[in-house]
Order: sequence, then C-alpha cells, then structure tokens
Amino acid sequence: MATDGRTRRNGAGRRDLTEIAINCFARHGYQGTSIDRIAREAGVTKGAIYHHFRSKEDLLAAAVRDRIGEFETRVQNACRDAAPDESLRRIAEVCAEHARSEDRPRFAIKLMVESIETNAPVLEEMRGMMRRFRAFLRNIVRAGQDSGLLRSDADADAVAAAYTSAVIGAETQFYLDPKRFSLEHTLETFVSQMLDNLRPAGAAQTLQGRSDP
Amino acid sequence: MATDGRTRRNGAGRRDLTEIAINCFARHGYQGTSIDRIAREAGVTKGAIYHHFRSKEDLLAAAVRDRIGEFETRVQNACRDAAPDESLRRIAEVCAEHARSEDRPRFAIKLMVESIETNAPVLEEMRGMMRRFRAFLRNIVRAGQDSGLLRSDADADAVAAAYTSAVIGAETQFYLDPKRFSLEHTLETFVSQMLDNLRPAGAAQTLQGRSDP
Amino acid sequence: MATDGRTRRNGAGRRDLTEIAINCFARHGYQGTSIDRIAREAGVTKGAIYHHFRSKEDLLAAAVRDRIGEFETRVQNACRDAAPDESLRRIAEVCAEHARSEDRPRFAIKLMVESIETNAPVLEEMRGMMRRFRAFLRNIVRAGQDSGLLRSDADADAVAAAYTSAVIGAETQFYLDPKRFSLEHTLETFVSQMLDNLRPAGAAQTLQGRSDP
Amino acid sequence: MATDGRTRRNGAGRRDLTEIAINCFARHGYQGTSIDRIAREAGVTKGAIYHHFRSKEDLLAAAVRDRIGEFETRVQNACRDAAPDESLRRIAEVCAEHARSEDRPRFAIKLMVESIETNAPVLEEMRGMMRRFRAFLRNIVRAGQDSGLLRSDADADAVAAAYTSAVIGAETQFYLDPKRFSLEHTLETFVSQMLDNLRPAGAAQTLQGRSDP
DNA sequence: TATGAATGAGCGTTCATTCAT
DNA sequence: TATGAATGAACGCTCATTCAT
Repeated sequence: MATDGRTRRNGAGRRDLTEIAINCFARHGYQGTSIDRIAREAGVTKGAIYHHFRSKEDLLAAAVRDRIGEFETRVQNACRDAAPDESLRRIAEVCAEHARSEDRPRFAIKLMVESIETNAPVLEEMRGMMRRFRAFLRNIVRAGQDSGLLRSDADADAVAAAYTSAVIGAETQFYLDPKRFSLEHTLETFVSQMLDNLRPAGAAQTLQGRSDP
Repeated sequence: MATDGRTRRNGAGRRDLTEIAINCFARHGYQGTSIDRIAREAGVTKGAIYHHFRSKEDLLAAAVRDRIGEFETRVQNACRDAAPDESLRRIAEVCAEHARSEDRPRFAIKLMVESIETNAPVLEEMRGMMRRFRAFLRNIVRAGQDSGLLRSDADADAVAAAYTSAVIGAETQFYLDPKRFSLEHTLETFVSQMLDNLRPAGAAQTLQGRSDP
Repeated sequence: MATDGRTRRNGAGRRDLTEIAINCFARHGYQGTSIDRIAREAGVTKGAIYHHFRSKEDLLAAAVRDRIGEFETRVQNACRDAAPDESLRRIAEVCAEHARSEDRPRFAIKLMVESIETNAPVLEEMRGMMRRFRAFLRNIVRAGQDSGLLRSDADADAVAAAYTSAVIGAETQFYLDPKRFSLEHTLETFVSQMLDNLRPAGAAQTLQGRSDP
Repeated sequence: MATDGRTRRNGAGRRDLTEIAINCFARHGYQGTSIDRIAREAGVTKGAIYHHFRSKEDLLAAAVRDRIGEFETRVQNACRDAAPDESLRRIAEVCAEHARSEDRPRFAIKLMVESIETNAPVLEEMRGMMRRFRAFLRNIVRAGQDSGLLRSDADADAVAAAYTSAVIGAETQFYLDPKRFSLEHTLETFVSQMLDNLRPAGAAQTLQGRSDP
C-alpha cells in the first residue's frame, strides 16, 4: 500500500533522490554536499544512491535537469494567454516567488555560479537554460513589437539580456541579504522602467518609480 | 641584502599570497581551492602559507578584504568630477572592465554566492560591500535629483537596487557564457533605459537601443 | 556466508580494532599513536577505522571502556568466595599478572597519566575506575573489620588509598625498569606489611620481609 | 641593568628556558608541548630555542636533568641530621609538598610515564632517579637496622621499593582526582603502617591509622 | 534492490627543524 | 645572539567510489 511515488520512510526512488539532492546542492553547493549527507537526508545508504546514479556528478546533472524543466514549465504557464507586457510582468513575479519558495530556491544561482570553470556538463546545462530564457523573453518582446504594443526600434536581444540580468542579480542580492534587499520591489521597479521605456513614442507615460517615500 | 620586496629563498610575501589566493578562489571557489594548489601556484609549500595565515579562512578573509577595497576605490575614482548621469555610466563601464580583466574577475560573484548558507564571515563582508555599493549609487541618484538633473519622484533606493542587480546579473551571465552574452551592450542598454526613464518630464527623449544585428 | 566473526575482505571488526587500538595506545600513548599506525597494525586502511569510529577520541573511549570493564571483572572474580585478607592478597596478584601480560598492560598507567590536564573525558573515565577500585578495597577492609578478622580502629578509606597507591606505583616502576624492579616481591611486601598491621591486637605476628639476596 | 638571571621581558637565558619548558612538558606532556608554545611562553622565537638546544629532545633532557637534581637535593636536605624513622616521615612530606607546589609538580610522573617505550634517553634519566631514590631509602632503612631502631629481618630493598611505590601511586592518584584523593593522609597512613611494622619485636606498638572517622 | 564494510586519494593543519640574515 | 621565513613530513579526518553479499 501507499505507493504514491514517495513511499513512507525508506526506499526513496530515483525521483525522490533528485528532489532531496537538489535541495542539498542548492543549500551547501556541490562541493559542500557529500553523498553521505544526501543519503542520510533521504534515509537510505550511500550504496542505494550509487545504485541509481553512476556518480555524484551524474546525480547533480539529473537533479539539475529536473529543476530546469520544472522552472521552464512554470514560466511558460505564467505567460499563457497573456499580452507581451503582461507576460513580462508575470515572469518577474514567478522568479520572485521561486526565490522565496521553501524548497526550490537558490539552486540556479548557486550551482550555476559554482559550475563556472569547474563543471563543464552542468555549466552547459545552465548555459542552455539561460539561453532559452533570454530567447523566450526576446520572442515576447518581438511579439510586442510586431503587434505595435512595444517600440519597434528597441533591441529585443539586449532588452532580454538586461531583463535576465536584473532577475539573476536581484535573486543573488536577495539570498545574500534577505533582510535588507527588497526583491519584489526591485524587480517591479526594473520592469516598470523597462516597459515605460519600450512604450511606443505616441503612448502616454505612466507615473512609476516612486514609493515608500 | 636583497630587499626587492620578496626577500629570501624563493619567497612570495604575504601580499603576493593574497593575490594568488584570490585568483584561485575566484576561479575554483573556496571549497574547490586547496591550500596545496595556492602553494603550488605561488611556488612555495603549504607550510609557508600557514606561516603567514592562520587558516584557509583567514587567507580568504584577507584576500577578500584586499579585493573589496581595491574595487571600491576604483569605482569611486571613476566618479571623480563627473555629473551624476555620467557617473552612472562610468560605474557600469568599470564593472564591465573588472569582469573582463585577467586577474581580478569573478571573485565577487563566485565567493559571494558560495558563501550563502556556508560561510558567515565572508557573507557579512560581501553583504557590506553590496550595501555600500547600493548606498553609493543611491547617493548619486539623489544628488542628480537635488540638482534637477534627474526626476525627483523616482525611488532612489529602488533604482540603486535595480542597477546593482543588473550589474551582478550581467556579470554572472558573462562568466557563464562569454561567447554569447554581450556584457557591455547589455549594461549600456540597461543604463540608457534607466537614465531615459529618470529624465525629468520636460527633457527630450534620447534614441537608445540601436539594435546591432 | 562467512560468519566467522570477522567477515568479508580481510576485515577486522569493531571489536578487533579496539583490541589493537588499546595496545597501541598503551604502548605509545594517545598522542604518540597515529590512526595510521593502528590501521597498519590491524591490516586495514585509515578509512576503515573511521567507518567504525567517529574520531580518534571515540576509538580511545571505546577501547578504554572495554578494558576497564574487563579489568574490573577480573578483579571481582579473583575475590569470589575469598576471605577479606585473602582477597587483598589476590587482588595484588591479579594486578601483577595484568602488568606482566602481553597485550593488556600499561593501558591504565599510560592513558591515566597522559590524560591529566589534556583529555577530560578519559580522565573522568579513569577517575571513575580508580574511585571504584578504592571503594571495592575499602568494602573488603570493612567486611574484614565487621567479621573481626581485621583491626576495627583502622581507617578503611586510607588503607584502600594506600593499597591503590602501592599498586599504581609498583606498576609504574615495573614498566620503567622491568629488569631491576621486582614487581611481585614489592607488592607482596606491601600487602604483608599492611595485613600485619591490620591484624587485631591479640593475634600473633607473622614473619614477613624474607630478603631474597 | 637587572641581570639577576631572568632578565625582564625578552631574552630568556638557557636556564629560564628549561624552567619554562619543564612546566609546559609537565602540564601537557612531551608530545603535547610544541616548541612554539614554549617559545611563546618564554617570550622568544623558536629560533632562539634552537640556538640553545639542539633539538626538542635535548631541551627536554636538559630540563629533566635540572629538575631531578633539584628534587634530589631537596630530599637529601630534608634528611639532614634526622634519625632514620624521622627521615622516612620527612621524605613523604617533601614528596607531598612537591606534588602540591605550583610550578614543579607532575613533571616526574608525566614525563616518566610518557617516556616508557617512546623516549629512551629520558627513560634512562628517570630510571636513574628512581634507582637512586630507592637506594637512598634502602640506605636509611639499613642505617636504622644497624642502629637497632628498625627490625633487622626486614628486606630493606623491598621496603624501599614499596615506599617508592606508595609515593608514586599517591602522587598519580592526587593528580588524577585532587578533590577526592587525600594525598597527605594516604602517605601518612602508609608510612605509619610501615614504621609500625619495622619496629623491633620488643618495642611497643603505636596506635595509628584511625582518623577523620 | 539495497547494505555496509572498505579503499585510496586528498585536504586542512601542525610541527620539528633549517637557514639566511 | 636572535629572528622569521620556509620546508617537509606527518597527522586527523573526509569523501567519492567499489564490491561482496
């Protein structure tokens, strides 16, 4: 009985292991996480992990892939049936929620940065995620431009790159200094600034950017 | 009596060691850098390092403090005798240059992110640097507002936070994907967008975002 | 399925390790014994030891506890069904045998002395052993006094303390100078002297102290 | 000015170094004492120590020799112009005082035991001290026997060995458990017991051995 | 499918010792 | 006579990985 994916107590399946692993990796980094710790937290022995994964790197790669897919699905869903400018607002919200969530956060920032110059396969995976994220944003901007909603003389690639930068940088600062860094407010400020700037010449200018005086 | 800075045997003084150490730490992270590696790269034995520093953490702290001071000096110098808007452009340039330089780059991003949840003292140091950076930017924005150069209804704190985010995020993406991420262009796009948005109501709008195909 | 106690590969179970460890500790002291040496002597690698024990201190504690228990059992058994004066003779014999045995000797003296001012938990363990040993002796003396076999105006506590002193001091001298220090003869001399002195007023005095030239 | 042996602050002479060294060795043992620690406590650098002593072992040997000489002088002085039985009482007192003193204590016990099976030269030194101590005691006993003060059928060697045992064992227990082990009382009990036993046949028996009921 | 004993390489750190000054 | 930089060997410990069961 009770075979709903995660069985009780013992015997965590392949899937459960990636769940637990990515949490450890996200918290303590790849090098800071021992197979032993993952095993302990999963309630299994090291051997069990090596039964499912060929190596620590393999486990990390599998876990990262899982998370990336999940994150991308979430972003795409947030944009379903939304106008381009609305999509750009929603994506920022999803990213902020992700950063604040209990279990998922930090993994992209921590493992992405840690893999620079140290772990080519994961780096490639992360690079792909970032490229797809920027392409996704760029397509939204282009769609907005095609429909006349956004200024057509803006460089959609650069806008997407700046947007991605703001998200990554805001998340990083938030993890670094959660008490003093206002994640949502920063992202809202950025997005409003950007949308304001992308408004076609004739459109009226919104008043934004002043708050908690 | 051999006083060319690095005295005796084949030595590498305290200072040289922090230089070499921070390069290693920035490249491979704190956990990914062994004392042996630093020693090898400095041409000394592990013992020599422990003669100058009490522990690996001590070495890291000394190296990080050095680098932070250097970076902050550099940013401040770039703003000497510059108008607020010009300062905001120059800071982005300095950050881009820093990210592209041979020896100094990556240290902030890598160690900042790695220290989250794992190394409280370094975290504190980095937090301090980020807070000072944001405060520095905010003061520039406020100076611009006071002089009428920038819109006075903008939230200077949020603008500074967004600016910092853009810088960190752009640097991160650049390290991750130097071939495909256009660091300078992204930062220019961001800064122009921001300055455009901060222009007082009456001022003319510049053309920005010239797409490079 | 190979269940001869020490299973698999070339192993040495937890128990064997404490046996080997205490021998090393007793010979070279705690600080003078490296984990590597224990491993080598046990025919395993360091890692195997750390699989069974959390630390060198943990291994020491386990080994010391084992030995203390063994020693106390041995002393108690020697006194089964013996009159108080006979018990006091037998305990000295057991201690002398213990000091001469191949594997067990020295551990108490070496580790007890080494732990003074340097290793609180082991000190505590040893202190406990000594207190129990003195209490055991005192109870024997009291039993002798209650039965009229020994002078009742003697201070049982002080007698027990002096007895323990003689045993420890004789053992120490024996280890220091086995060729020139006559362990059994010294202890016999002491015990006879003591029993002579504890003889009730009316009883005849034995001739003791026959000098062996 | 001020060259009274130990100069102010810096520049501890050879003699001062052995003083400081033996204190360290007595407290933390030989292996537990680093040259660095001695240097720090003496207010000099390691190099200065190596200027005076060829090695750590050499320093230990010198320090031990100093202390042994001092101790033996002290014991001999205590016996000047005293009858044999009185001498035997006084020696126990000197040993107890020595064990309680601030600076000198523990060195014999700790270093003697630690050197067993690990440090042949020091072991030899300690062996010599013990042999001389026993010989000194034996001669006192013999003198007592020759003068008719003590029973002449007692084995003077064995008596001396038992006496030495009691002293060493009492000291050890005292260091191990100063709160619960009564050093002076134990030694007094032992000596009284022994002297009582050594009294010639005709002499009256003293009442000893009952105290703090 | 999972366990647990074991390995072997490596890491941070300590320390006696050397030596140019 | 003394310093302080440096060495090199060891040590306690960790950890990814292997493998018999």
